[in-house]
Amino acid sequence: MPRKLIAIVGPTASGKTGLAMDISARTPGRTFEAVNADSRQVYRFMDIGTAKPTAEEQARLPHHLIDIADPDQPFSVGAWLDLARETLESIWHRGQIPLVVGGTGQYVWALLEGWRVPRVPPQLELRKELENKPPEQLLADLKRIDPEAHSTIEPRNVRRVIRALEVYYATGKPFSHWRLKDPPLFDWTAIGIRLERQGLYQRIDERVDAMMANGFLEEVRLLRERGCARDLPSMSSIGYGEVTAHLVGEITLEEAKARTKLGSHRLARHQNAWFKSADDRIHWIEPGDSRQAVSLVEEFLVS
RNA sequence: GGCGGGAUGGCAGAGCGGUCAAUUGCACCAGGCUGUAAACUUGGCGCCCUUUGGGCUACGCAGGUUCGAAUCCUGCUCCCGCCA
Repeated sequence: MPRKLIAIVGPTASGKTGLAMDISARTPGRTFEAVNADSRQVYRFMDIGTAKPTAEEQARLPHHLIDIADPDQPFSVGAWLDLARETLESIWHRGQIPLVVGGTGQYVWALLEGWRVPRVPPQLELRKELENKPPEQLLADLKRIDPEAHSTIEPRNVRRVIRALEVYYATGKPFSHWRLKDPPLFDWTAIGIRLERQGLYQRIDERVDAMMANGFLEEVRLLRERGCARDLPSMSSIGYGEVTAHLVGEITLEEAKARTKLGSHRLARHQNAWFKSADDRIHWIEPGDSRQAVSLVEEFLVS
């Protein structure tokens, strides 16, 4: 059996988890395991706000790469890639079919396109030092060291300029050197859920209301009790920052809800951008159209 | 009823005689992205014309002053505070 993988992509609240469940339940003679490709569902204790698959869903369909990091630990594409590749191997080894499910375009494409990522973990000391330098100097340094990266990275995007320098200092090779892809050693197909914008926004809004009604505030309160600071990347996730602002009395609950909805709209548009640029490599289906998805999967598996 | 403050583009909110189609933030639209990615970042955002350019309509309503008004004056409508 060749190594095959099915990716399920789409914006937040489009129903990716539900679709994975349906595919798993309605494709006879095949056994699936899900691999999470969502940059926030990797964190423990962040369940409601990230719309993590429920325990019941996870019992029916095994989900990997969920709850693999603490919210105050650094996490990244590279870490995810390593774990994802490992997990895929073990799934294939068991003779099952992986469903890579998630809305983080960078993760999905890094895997499917085989991005070669520099293994340079964040170096906080160095970053702090560089952040204190004038941006013009950082740009000048980058131009000297790596003219190609200099011309690709937007000058005002200091964060990426610093990362490029960090990678160079750590590896001795320019950042642009890493902009390569190694074709992956597996076959894949991608199924995307597409919704028109108004409908999508409505689903998002309903889901935010449901989260708020189902213990999201308590979830954030507990994270804060665990000592999760507001400026952690995990706590910058949509909803978490807004609810924190409400819990400390900066804004009303209504305001927090409204901002969470708007933030999620923005997220959904941004996610769409990742998948739109690869439009021709994705089989688009309507939300809830599991029949179409199942036949795509069956076709792919026999090909 | 008296006194004061205010009405600006989808919203908030600057501007207070010319350089204002109008700062800025949000929202919205379109992009970038190779170890923070739900991050970070770029452009657009009254209408029309092919333009670094031009035209038109705009700052509650109606008039007025002025070469020229979102900005000054008068009246009207509505809002909001304080005193009755």
